[in-house]
Amino acid sequence: MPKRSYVSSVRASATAETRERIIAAGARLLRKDASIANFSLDVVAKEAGVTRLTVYNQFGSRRGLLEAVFDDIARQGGLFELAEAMALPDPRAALDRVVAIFCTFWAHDPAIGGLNQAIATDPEFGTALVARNERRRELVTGLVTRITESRAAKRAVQDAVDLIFVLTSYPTFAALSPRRSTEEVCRLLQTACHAAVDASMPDAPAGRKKK
Amino acid sequence: MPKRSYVSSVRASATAETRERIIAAGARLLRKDASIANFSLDVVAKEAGVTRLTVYNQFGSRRGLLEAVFDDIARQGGLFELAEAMALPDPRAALDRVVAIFCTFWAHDPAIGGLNQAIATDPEFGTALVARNERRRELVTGLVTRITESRAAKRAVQDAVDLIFVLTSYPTFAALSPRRSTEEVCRLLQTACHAAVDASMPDAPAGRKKK
DNA sequence: AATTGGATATACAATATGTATAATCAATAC
DNA sequence: GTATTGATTATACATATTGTATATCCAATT
Repeated sequence: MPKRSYVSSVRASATAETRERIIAAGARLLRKDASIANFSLDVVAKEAGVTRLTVYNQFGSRRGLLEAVFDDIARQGGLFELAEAMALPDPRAALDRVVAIFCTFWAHDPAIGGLNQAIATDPEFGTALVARNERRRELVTGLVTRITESRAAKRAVQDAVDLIFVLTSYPTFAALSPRRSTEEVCRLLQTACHAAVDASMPDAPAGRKKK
Repeated sequence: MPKRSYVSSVRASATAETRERIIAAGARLLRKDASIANFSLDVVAKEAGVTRLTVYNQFGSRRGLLEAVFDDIARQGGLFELAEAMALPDPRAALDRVVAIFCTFWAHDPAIGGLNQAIATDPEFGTALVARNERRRELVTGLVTRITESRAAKRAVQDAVDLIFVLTSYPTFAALSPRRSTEEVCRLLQTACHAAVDASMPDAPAGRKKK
């Protein structure tokens, strides 16, 4: 416990800048070969122009750095638009919008691919990502419930929700992404999500025409 | 170069048994927590009752062991049934059959989950798995082509193929698997694949009723 | 001028993959 | 029976990585 302590000013901004430089270096490294294989704190530190010890000083551990990188990427990914999408009166239009938002999100920074792989080496980081994905599932559950109202069985709703959850996941986007623009992937997934919803309703499954 | 060499008999079967014991130990370890995180050659060797050096003797490297484990699991996974499924005269029935075969395959050994994660730490092992997955894509391409004949645009066929490829992948199965029996996942995916095919055909998209 | 706090330098521990060399020991050949 | 072969083991070493500990440097602040 220090006798006299002092705060902010030049000191705080300097450390904040260091922190951002490390996060940027980590993201750059993940973007480089889209793999977590060569992601070591040593390389990240050199890339950021600091010592490995500084990385531990700022993030505590490898996992801490990965989470910081993810949060930084997520903050710029446009997910804040989800709120207004969910506020749309037409739940089907809202679903289309949500699909589009996530397509944009997965596409906006290639480093996301490397982060998704990190689940393998660090199970606890994996659970952190799973928790964030569960929010998406809640959104989808709400929308499907609104679309089907009470015309579908619980089990059918669950099926539709899980299918749409899979269709809007990163692995699915990554599988469809090569050889397609983000917009093309988006349209493809929107159509597939419509089919998933229609399949859960016993009546009039051919209700919607494209465009 | 040995002056006099000799082959087989007790020697060959003994080494073969050692090899199988190591593979079984590796699979058991992957099955244990369904993660590649704690998969080290040291632990595998102890589990198999041999030295770590023996593992290197038999498989050359960590990757070699992983590939051997995968091949061993694949050999018992029922994929040989794909041949007769593809020989079915009705391509839609064949597609249903292929979906069912892969559902059974992904479900038959939990160690597959750990192996899929290994892509992250070892990119070259990843390319080996990708190559094996591409065979599945070829099967699907053939079936969708037969189903749509020439009534669908190339692009629409490509969309259906890629969607079905995703729907029959391990990540999709793993996402739907908790809280569902293998048969339930299978039916769900078959329905989704039907929708993907129907969406690629401009005419009469409501041709099939379930059962 | 003294102190604070972030960054650095240096060292150490633990775990992992991979390589090298000699030794063990049962199975086989002469 | 004796020598040889080949898989396995024992031991050692090199390298990379995560994580911890301690003392030091230096600019910013009191």
